[in-house]
Amino acid sequence: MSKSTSKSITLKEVAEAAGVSVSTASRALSGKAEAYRISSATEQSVRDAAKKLQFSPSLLARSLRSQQTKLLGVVLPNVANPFFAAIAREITLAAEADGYSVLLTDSQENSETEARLVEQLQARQIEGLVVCPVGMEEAHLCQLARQKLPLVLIDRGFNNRELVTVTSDHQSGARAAMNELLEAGHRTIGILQGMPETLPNRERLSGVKESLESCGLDFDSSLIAGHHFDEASGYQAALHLLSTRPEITALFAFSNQNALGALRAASERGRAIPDDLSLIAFDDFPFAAYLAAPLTSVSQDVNQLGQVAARLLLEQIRSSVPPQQKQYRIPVQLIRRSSITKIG
Amino acid sequence: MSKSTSKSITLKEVAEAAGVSVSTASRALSGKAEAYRISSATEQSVRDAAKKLQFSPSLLARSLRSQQTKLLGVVLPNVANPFFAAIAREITLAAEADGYSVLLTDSQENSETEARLVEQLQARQIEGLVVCPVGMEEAHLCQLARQKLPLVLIDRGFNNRELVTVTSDHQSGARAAMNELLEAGHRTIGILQGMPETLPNRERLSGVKESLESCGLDFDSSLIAGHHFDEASGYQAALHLLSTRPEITALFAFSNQNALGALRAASERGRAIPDDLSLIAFDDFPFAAYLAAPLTSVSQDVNQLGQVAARLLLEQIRSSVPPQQKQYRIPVQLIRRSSITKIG
DNA sequence: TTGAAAGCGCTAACAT
DNA sequence: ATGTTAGCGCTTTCAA
Repeated sequence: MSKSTSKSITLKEVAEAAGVSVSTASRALSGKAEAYRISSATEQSVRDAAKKLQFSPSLLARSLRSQQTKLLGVVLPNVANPFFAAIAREITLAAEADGYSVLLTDSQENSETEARLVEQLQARQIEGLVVCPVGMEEAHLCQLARQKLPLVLIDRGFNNRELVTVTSDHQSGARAAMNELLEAGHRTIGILQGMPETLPNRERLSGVKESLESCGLDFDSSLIAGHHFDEASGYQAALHLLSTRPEITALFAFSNQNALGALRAASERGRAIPDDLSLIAFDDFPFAAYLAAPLTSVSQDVNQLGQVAARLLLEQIRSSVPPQQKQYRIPVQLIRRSSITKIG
Repeated sequence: MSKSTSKSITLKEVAEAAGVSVSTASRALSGKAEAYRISSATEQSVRDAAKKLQFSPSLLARSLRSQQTKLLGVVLPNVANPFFAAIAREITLAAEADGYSVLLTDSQENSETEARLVEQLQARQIEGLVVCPVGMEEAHLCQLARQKLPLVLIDRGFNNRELVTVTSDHQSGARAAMNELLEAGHRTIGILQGMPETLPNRERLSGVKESLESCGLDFDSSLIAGHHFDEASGYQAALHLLSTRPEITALFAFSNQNALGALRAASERGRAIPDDLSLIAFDDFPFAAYLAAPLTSVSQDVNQLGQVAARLLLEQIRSSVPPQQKQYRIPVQLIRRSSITKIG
């Protein structure tokens, strides 16, 4: 009944077992035998000892000594959201392939939490950070960049063109969506927006405006409702719009969760989609084609988003210089299904 | 144009600024002033210096010294899968609330990758680990547990009753699903299974068998197809079943992705759901109610799954002793919608 | 009430 | 070709 609290093996023990000094052991194991002209006999005996003892070097100690943690930080507003989950995965995979590990955190869509998490990640000496910022406050992030911490903003961002940002082409996406509605004859279109202060939301709104203007229509702000990208906001906004402006013939939801809320509201109001109400949404999702009204949507290439962010971060770390180009726009794609009816 | 490579402030610098020794500084800042009877004047001057210099202690150094990393490891088969993403989130949130950070990794549904990731996490001296194991090989995980590393298995697991495992009550869930179909008069039911060797799959199969037997029906293995929990497997399995056993009147998909595949297959084969084919699935999802055939499903409480796992892990770390109870079953819930037709 | 010093496990400059 | 030593930044024993 030995309660072996198996402390882990240290380099020193390996060195002793092999009858050499720790430095020799270190060199033999980190592939520097060649460079230090260590005899292959010695090298082998160190390797054997290490294997026999199941030695696994303490990355903690190594990091402290080398000041390289091989750690990346990721701060996302909601890890459970499939959109962000996909981003987390791409970053994780790319990191792993490069010998990095990722500390994943969830800011819960809250600025103070985000700030605290970033500090904590810094205290762990991460070598790079990707964040999808919650608020409109960019100061703390700019400071990170000025401290030479490789930083990449994803999805959301700021007008500050100095921070490396990768996000979708929201404006053309929104334009395409509106054009689709306009071409089908819709003239009173309700907008279910997400968080108003975020870059994606602002740019989608610009796209909406552009599209309207190119049709000679004007932008009626009483046709916009919503405050968040979640289901509840979509539901409330749709309910509000449908009762204040019953003449609405189509809804443009700024996220698939907003669309989900719209579906609930429409069903409660007895407005069948697409017959009594057309719907289009930003963000495609797996079941979109199998809905009662197969949903026409603007699909973001979320994998691409994550991959590009990861690549930019890793390159920045490797070269210790921020990329020339700061703004990266990932194209979106309009997926036509049948949630839009022709009218007029 | 000063290119300040702002090295971060160390405790030593704070001590110097405050005119005290590092030990005093350390004590003052880690709330041990009281215990060490440090004068409040000294304490304050240390705090002031720390604040002025924006001191942030190196968690790396602290961890090395104290042998406590405040790091948790999480290994999931696919972080982008909403089911696992939700788990990741719950663990992250609970960890954060307890001062822990989480290293998130993705095994890509591959055993060797999983093993490598676990080793790497160990090298980083994580204090606890939650893994959703890929294969049927439990040896390496048992060893971790024997090395006294707090470990919690989530979703999947083994028959080994010694490893702390939290998973859904797959068997009753599957029984409920089958009963629903049987009560509606279905007698030839195709099973779209997931990865055959996983615990959830095996237990769901048991539930299916039980339900069949209690009806006096026997379990026909030619009515089972599929090899993975993803869309492709569901699609192929459904296609296969629908052509080899065209008399099938209902399909039970073992995951919502499998159900998605079934939807595609059914649509290609011209079998309308629910009129020409009934469908039920394990795992609910947000849009299930708005499908062309609102999907009846067995809903897993994934948040609960994650929360329980996190709690068990954290408690294990705190008390340095594994919980009495090893097996945790989270209840599932049958959600009736209208993808099942009465027949016969 | 405070300081000096050891040491966590590793790497690398400086000896031989 | 290998060993000695210093030190990464912190906590904590031991001394005063």
